[in-house]
Amino acid sequence: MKKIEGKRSEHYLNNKSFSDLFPKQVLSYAYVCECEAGENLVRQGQQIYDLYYLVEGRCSIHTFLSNGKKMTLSNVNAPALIGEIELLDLRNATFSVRTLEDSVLIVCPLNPCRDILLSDNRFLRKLCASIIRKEEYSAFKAIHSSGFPLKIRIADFILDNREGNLFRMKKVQIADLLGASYRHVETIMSALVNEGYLGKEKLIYRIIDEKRLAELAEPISRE
Amino acid sequence: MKKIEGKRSEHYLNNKSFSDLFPKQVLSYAYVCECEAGENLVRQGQQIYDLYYLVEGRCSIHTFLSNGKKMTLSNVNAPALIGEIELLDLRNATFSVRTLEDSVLIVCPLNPCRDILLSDNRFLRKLCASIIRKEEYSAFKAIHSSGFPLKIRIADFILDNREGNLFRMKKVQIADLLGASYRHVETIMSALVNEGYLGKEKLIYRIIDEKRLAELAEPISRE
DNA sequence: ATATAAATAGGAGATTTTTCCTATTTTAAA
DNA sequence: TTTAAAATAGGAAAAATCTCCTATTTATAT
Repeated sequence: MKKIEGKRSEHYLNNKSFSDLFPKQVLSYAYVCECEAGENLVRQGQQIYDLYYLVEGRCSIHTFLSNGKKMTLSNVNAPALIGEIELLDLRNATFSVRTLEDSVLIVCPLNPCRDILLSDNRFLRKLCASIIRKEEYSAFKAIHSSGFPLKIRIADFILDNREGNLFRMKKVQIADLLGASYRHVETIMSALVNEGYLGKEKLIYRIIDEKRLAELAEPISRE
Repeated sequence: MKKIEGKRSEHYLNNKSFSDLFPKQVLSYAYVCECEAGENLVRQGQQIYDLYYLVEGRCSIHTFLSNGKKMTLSNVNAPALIGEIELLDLRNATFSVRTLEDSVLIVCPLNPCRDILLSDNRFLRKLCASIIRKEEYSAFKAIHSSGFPLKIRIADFILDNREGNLFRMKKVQIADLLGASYRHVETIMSALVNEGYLGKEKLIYRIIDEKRLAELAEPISRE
């Protein structure tokens, strides 16, 4: 995690969605950092000193079970707020957070910022609304997808996480996020290639027949 | 839905968790209603005029898919806030809400109350915190339970929804809430009875061996 | 009390998904 | 470049879960 200064820093601090959400006051305390893929921003159980706003990149939010196994709660894309739980409810980190790609974050030290934010009604309203929207979306997705066979859920997932026509997520990650076994993901991905939905180049998949793939995912994405 | 007046009304308006959360001002506008089981409080898509606070009873929050099928998002127990989404984000109802048991609600007409609530810093903080807690809990439950076999999820579910030592939810409901087929729930419930976890009297189950049932649910219940 | 609908009960077979292996390929590090 | 670790690939069998049926029991409304 490396602090960014100067013009680049200002550029990020002027980020629209950030200044939309946060009151101007915090700008005097906030600064910008960049992280490489794979850095641990927050460790479950440890004390938190900062609130993060992800302006570029992607993070994984996860928790560790008593047996030591990691469970991914979600992958969040920029822009997104990280650490809002601990902002309101002073306590140690509930989840762990790690960057999945090279990312840029705006860091707001809780020490002066917490009081500023918690007494700003406009901020609180927006925060509530954004949390609710997020919750609603994930509840919706969870409800609509639970129960469907993995093939359909993967079709939807690919369309959700594609980069242009490419899909390059590790199958381990997919299995983790969709709560299925690696073996099963493997089977389904092979099937999708065999059946002409996807092409494969080394470890990267290419969406060949987007129309049919969307049809396959239709029961989930509908409405 | 029938308005309650007089002493009974006052008794409910003095409800601790309600007055904890809401500013005193809204008391001049709020009133109390009672509903029978099965009444529809909110219909998906319709405009909302009130914020509800459930002080007694139980409601089901659900949504209807394009094929007309109902999907239950959750069953909420008193005390709980209903309609907070629409409080913050002026729009029509996102979900439908129906009472599952005879219930008592405090009704806050949005018309004067919305402005009062949205400008009350203390209320907003508590609202945020409660929404976050709710979200966190459901995310936690969803993650921790997804992937576990139904037997384990049902064990956890029974312990979560028991009434004393009794468990009297319809299997149709269980199947709906856990996203499983009725047939499968049937099989598992029979197994739980055969294996001595539960006893059965007509349509009501009795928890016989709570200790073993808790052991069965252990992988899900929080660390 | 009687009729009717809702809820329970469970057989049988098909699908989906998991677990356990072992082998190969790719990436990252020394 | 060599080596080790991570990721992919897939066989085989067991377990979990679903769909489709058909009866029976229980609750609800005449």
